[in-house]
Amino acid sequence: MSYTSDLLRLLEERGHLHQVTDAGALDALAAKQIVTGYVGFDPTAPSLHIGNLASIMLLRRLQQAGHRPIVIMGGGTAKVGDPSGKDETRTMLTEERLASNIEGIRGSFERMLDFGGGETGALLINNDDWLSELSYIEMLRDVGPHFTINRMLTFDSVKLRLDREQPLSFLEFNYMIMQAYDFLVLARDYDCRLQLGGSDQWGNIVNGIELNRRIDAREVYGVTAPLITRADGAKMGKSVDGAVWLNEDALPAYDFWQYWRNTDDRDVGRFLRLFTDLPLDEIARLEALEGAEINAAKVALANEVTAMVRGHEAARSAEATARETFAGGGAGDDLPSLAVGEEGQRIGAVLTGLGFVASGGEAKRKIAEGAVKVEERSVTDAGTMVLPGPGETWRVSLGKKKHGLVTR
RNA sequence: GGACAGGUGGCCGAGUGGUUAAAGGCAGCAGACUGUAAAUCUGCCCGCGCAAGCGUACGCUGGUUCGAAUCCAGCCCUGUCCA
Repeated sequence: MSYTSDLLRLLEERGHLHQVTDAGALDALAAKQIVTGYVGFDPTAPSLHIGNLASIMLLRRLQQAGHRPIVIMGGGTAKVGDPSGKDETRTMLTEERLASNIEGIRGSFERMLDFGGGETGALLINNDDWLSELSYIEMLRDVGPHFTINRMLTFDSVKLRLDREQPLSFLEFNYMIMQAYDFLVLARDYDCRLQLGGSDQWGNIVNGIELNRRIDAREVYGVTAPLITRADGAKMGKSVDGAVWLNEDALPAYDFWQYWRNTDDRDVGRFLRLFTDLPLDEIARLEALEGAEINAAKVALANEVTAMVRGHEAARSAEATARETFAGGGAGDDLPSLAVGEEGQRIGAVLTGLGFVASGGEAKRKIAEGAVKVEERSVTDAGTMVLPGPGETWRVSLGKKKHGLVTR
């Protein structure tokens, strides 16, 4: 439990450690030299979401501790599809889609890691570079002997599907082999000695370690992070309209900020340690706050994470908007806005236009429930027209938290 | 290729001819209470329409019927076992 390397100490005290293979040896290695470590991300969407944040933080901590992070874009593995934690087969992604997803995801890493070169400069590599080159027979002969079906069948990712009598295609079954092969290639070509990942990746990581040992007799290591769940049991990253995306075009900074601002009391300290760089004593002070005071800690959390993911300006702006909107009863610049034109629009159309409700029917229901306000006055008639005067900005609210601006 | 089981709303899961936009649960949203927290209680929860109302929907395509998620035929898909 007491490590000598900055790396494991940092990961430990911040709450990033779940399991470590041969912790003693990894600790010794990290204490005496720069270690190259990687995490793989499959580009299945045009943006990462905060469910991926814990993994990105692993790389960030690695770099903070003076080591070299590698981001593996799973351009190749995504073609196969990771069955881990999935109930069902993922839909196949086209090459073009994968390429555009990778472009979308790249920005997040560039903001959170230092790609400035040097010995600890981050690298971003696409495993499609080597996976697509593989010839089937060659691959089977090189790697195949080192995997037994008996063992592959014992992995959780496989068992889950089989137990539930859900399909697991041979394609997906091969995912773990692809990932193990990645580690082999990275160890050979980049002297990468460490793979990090979420706890669901443990099996895949161990496979890679064994493959390295068996083929190249090389010792490499694995670290997994605990699965981050919220105190209310929900998965990290699921929210109002689905995932909490890291990219601005998928989720405005204000909404991103709000997600963190609304963190459960019980999660604040843990999240501050995991997702911010604030000093531990500062975090201890913040999480000790009681009653309404703890809201200060949530603001700090929102500011830090938003700044890290979206930039300082975005964080400052989001906070200012929140302050005006909630404390002042006013309206900040970052609120979603809608221009209704000279004719004005019915309240239902305004609510859908602002993105507060998914359909006109839902808007109508919310009105009936008394949840809708225009300029702080309850709206009870779905036929109400919204038409601010020239130059005026009206504040439209759904519930206590969703506020938007309407102009002519 | 054969036998059997199955494919229902975001998910799980009832429903075997009509009162079924489809029980129940989960997730979600809103109201009350609060601190933009939690817990609790209440309401809502396919789409369009200001509304009366209309349109879609139970794997797909046809059929039977006044009427089908429910019956029939063919097809597609999944699982288990057999070859």
